[in-house]
Amino acid sequence: MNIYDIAELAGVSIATVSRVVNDSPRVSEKTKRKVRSVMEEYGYTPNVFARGLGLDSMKTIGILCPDISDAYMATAVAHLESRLHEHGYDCILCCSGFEQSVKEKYVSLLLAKRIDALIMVGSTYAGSGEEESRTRYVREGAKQVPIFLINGYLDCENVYCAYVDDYQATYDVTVQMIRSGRRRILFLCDSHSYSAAQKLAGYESALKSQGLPVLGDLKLYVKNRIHTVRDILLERRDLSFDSVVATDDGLAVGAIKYANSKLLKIPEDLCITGFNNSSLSVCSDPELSSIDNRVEELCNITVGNMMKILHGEGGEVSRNSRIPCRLEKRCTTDF
Amino acid sequence: MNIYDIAELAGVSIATVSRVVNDSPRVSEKTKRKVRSVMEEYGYTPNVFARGLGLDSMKTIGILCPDISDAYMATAVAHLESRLHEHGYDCILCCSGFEQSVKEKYVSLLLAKRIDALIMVGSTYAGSGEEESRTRYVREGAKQVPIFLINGYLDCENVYCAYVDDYQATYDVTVQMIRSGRRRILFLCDSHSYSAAQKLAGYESALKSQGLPVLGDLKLYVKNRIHTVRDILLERRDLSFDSVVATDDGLAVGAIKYANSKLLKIPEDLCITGFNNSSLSVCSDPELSSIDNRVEELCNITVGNMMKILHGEGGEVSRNSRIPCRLEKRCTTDF
DNA sequence: GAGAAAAGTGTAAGCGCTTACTTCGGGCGC
DNA sequence: GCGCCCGAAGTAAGCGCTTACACTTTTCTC
Repeated sequence: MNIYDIAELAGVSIATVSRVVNDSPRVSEKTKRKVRSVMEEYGYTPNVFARGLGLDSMKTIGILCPDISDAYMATAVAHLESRLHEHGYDCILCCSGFEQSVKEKYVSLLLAKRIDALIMVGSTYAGSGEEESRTRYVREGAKQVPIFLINGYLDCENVYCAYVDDYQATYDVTVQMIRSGRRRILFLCDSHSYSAAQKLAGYESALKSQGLPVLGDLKLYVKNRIHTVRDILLERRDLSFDSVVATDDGLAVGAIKYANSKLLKIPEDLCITGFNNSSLSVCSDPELSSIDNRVEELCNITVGNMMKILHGEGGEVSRNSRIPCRLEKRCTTDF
Repeated sequence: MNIYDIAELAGVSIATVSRVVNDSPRVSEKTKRKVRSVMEEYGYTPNVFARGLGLDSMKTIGILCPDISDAYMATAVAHLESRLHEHGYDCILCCSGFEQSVKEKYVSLLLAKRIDALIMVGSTYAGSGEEESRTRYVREGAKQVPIFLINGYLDCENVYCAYVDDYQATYDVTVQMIRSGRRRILFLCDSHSYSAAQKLAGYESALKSQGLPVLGDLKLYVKNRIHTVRDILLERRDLSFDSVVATDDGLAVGAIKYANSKLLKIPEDLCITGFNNSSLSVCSDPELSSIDNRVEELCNITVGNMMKILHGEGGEVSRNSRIPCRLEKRCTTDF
């Protein structure tokens, strides 16, 4: 069933059918009704390939995300998908894992699909020149379609970033911990991403601003698995700390498990904050105070910017949207 | 940059370029090398639309999933995506929510995109005739492309189901609870899906098989939010129970929260099982014993079947794959 | 070394749609 | 009543690719 069949059945030309499909004003209402009823009757849907061939747009957005089973990214994808559908766009999802080469492969694959834009969730890049080669594929891709980073940063033409102010949030939380009397604050982290670096910088500035030393052994990098974190903390008898600033909820829950198994009181003996305010944070016991990462807002900003750009409407679009975020207080903090 | 440009630059015909792109054995290695180097040099990627037009397949699978931010579905989508990519297929993801009409809309949207097959994650249907009208869109869709249900069931030509034996798993767990001395087992559930019905049936059969009465007030349907579950249980003073069989981990964690806030000992005073063995189950305290839903296997079965069908290879494909599953024991059970 | 088979390459006809350009026909002014 | 104009519909030329079929080399075979 193609446009020729419909044209024949409706007694018009294929051009007219095409115009009806695209709701062109150049067709009379009467003809539209006639054609539409035939389309309805025979359940005709235009072939997207043929259409894309002509229009060179498939109203499809590529989403690249390292790990969709991660709660934070899943939430982001869910929001993005829903917003984009509202604007008539579909999503092709690719889960790349964290490996550079795989990401590169997927990006070129998505570009080959003639996507209208690309969103990269949680792909974090350092802004510095050292990362030049690792970000080349993004810069290259941006020559073909606009690229949007969610919680990532890259200074490049046609790359638009929306991210949360990790630095400030971590700074604030650390300062509050110090003011409430903590002196040995463990920085618990699982990666060396740009975002992680920002959090570390916030942590260190806070220590300095309050006249506390920055100690190397209070920065701990571990794999983000609850039991792994717990076990490592239990093993590291040498480590002494009265509070934990974690860069992710999973890490923080690991710290809670550690405290629970050592029968430490939370927050009295150990004060803990997480990051992302994910479902884990209400699941643990005690419930975790966690910095909210405002995924929904980031997604809204991203889709808003994207629509402006794709449809050429509206004025300036900022390449760089940083939004503040702060601690959602629950039971693992006393400030 | 299209196939004509490449043909010209390589000094061959477009047919040859096309054959090189498709790695046809009918082109000599020498020519292939030549053409490939040109393609490489100019960064040529074939236009998928044009390709799809000719082949009538875009090597794309539609995935319909009610809620990607649900841990179980996210894991499923992650697996599916990775398996399908291995076979050279991409995924278009649609998050439909749980509403019938939205699902229907998305299915026709996906079909219009000329997907090669459709996977519906966690779309659960009763097999009985009463559901006739609610499943019509699936039956209709199946006339166009094969449809695969993951943890769903529908007896229909061209619809392939892979699901876990909810009935048996719930039966087994309930029997074990009874054998370990529990008498008042609360069935905690959040929906009336097919899967939920199976779990209920397992629970009831187990009670009967052990000579226990099936009591209406021990079946509780609540919204799947941890705090909501906790609060409802706290309010229902009239309810007396010594154990909980929950149809989802979130519900079970709610029950744990309830027990903790009433200072009940787990599992001595209250024995609890969850379903899905999600990340929540290792996060709670005590950690939750949960029935593993074997997402990964279900995804493998589904993709395996799909490839057989799409490529017409291999013999019979069962329309109905039910796999057993069982309790992953942690700290909320004593058997 | 001629003839046939095999291998490599080219030609051209679609695939289903969009759209610039063309045609048609009826209403209007004079 | 004639010519003009304008809205409505049609014609046909792509869009970039695949592939059946045709054609030209090469490689055997005897």
